Amino acid sequence: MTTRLDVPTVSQAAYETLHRMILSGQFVPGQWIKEREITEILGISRTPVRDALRMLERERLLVSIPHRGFRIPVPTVKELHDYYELRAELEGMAARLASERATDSDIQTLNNLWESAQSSLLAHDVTTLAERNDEFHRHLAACTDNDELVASLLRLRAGIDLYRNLSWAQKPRPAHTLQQHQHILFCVTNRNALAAQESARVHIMDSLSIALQGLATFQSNSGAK
Amino acid sequence: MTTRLDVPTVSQAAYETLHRMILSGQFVPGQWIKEREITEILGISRTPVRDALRMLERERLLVSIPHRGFRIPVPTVKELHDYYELRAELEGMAARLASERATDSDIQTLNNLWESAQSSLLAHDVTTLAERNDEFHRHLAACTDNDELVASLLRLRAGIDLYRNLSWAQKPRPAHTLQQHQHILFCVTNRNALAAQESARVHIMDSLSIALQGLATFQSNSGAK
DNA sequence: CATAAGTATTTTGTATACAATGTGATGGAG
DNA sequence: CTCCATCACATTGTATACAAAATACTTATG
Repeated sequence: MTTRLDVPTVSQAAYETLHRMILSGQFVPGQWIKEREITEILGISRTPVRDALRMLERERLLVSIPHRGFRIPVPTVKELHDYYELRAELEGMAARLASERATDSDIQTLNNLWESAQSSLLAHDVTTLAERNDEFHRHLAACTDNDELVASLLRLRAGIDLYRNLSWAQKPRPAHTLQQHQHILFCVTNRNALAAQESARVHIMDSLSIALQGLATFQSNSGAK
Repeated sequence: MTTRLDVPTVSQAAYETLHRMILSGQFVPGQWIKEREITEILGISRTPVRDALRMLERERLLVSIPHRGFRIPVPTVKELHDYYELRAELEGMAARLASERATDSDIQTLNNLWESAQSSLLAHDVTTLAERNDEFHRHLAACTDNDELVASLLRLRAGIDLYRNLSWAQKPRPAHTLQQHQHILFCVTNRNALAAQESARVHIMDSLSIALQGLATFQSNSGAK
């Protein structure tokens, strides 16, 4: 299952490796990503590394500053707020459209994902739990059949995952999350589009407060430097 | 007023030049952008050109295919539909939040922009008219004070402008556009958030039909090849 | 004449060398 | 001791050369 998928170019491979490294929290917010270091780690030259970094910049996993290079972004409180406010709107849109467009099979899949998450919670398997919850959101978006929306949400979620796995991140309350997912699913099943939209919005805004707490902790910690 | 602003790097300059060239319709949808050509046009080497192309890919003004290069995207009907559906949601969000957050000064600015657009229409100055209408949308988004939303809308609008100036694009009905802008502004002024959201949504969805007509014309024209 | 294989050419991908810029240390003046 | 100028070093920016892949063309073959 750990099959290494062959990618057509070195740049692409570097992109995927760095993508995993960033999202798994291997770097600290604010850290400068030096091209030389990456070339040594991956054993390739600077050209494909720069290519990969620009691709990562595209997803906001890095920010570039001319003549300074690339770094892991450090969100301000306002940026985090804006980020979540937008994501709340889009997840709400997804829930609304899913209520109108999801097939019975889609709803069955969402049910299965929710129950699998529930089992993982009871088994204290937080890794699988998080994975199932992510899948739940992804599949809800997929039900809308709007690829632009799916892509936008993927990007926003990646930007948030960036920080979720980091040292300062507060862990979400899993039972609370599951309960909210259940409520969204309930609305979608009953084709209650507006209620689904509102549930999804509330759900995201709840996680904002958790993120803000975590950021405050991080800032007071690193401010000690 | 045509002052050339100095940019810190050649890549950045190339990016801005190409950005203008693409948005002003200098390339045909589906056209391959060859690195060599760009180096000769701009008198620079391939490295900063590749850099600039990747930056443009970030805004979906280009798409890259490994070992083939970059090309101007050709939208399908479904892609165009998804694009506009998402933009309608975000412009609606912007109008809603603007109703709640716009200052009196903001509303005054929107009024001025609308009246300037109106004058341009009467003077048959379509260039200024389009510019003012764009500014109207930009400033409406700015009123929300959500930078993520502003950036997302900028990106979506650029993707649409890409096609608007092209040969196949139908011209919008200016009087109709102005009337809809006036209605949005009316709702914002009265702090009627939900009505503003709905007006903005309808406004965008109206322009979808125009775009679809244009795309159909383009496809039947180029299909003759 | 159509088709397919093989070769030539074009184009992108990668590596490396050099230039330009930014950072940090060093040392002197106030 | 603090501040500022200067210089050395580190890092990114750019150009160019070569490698690999894709395309176009030619030619042989049915």
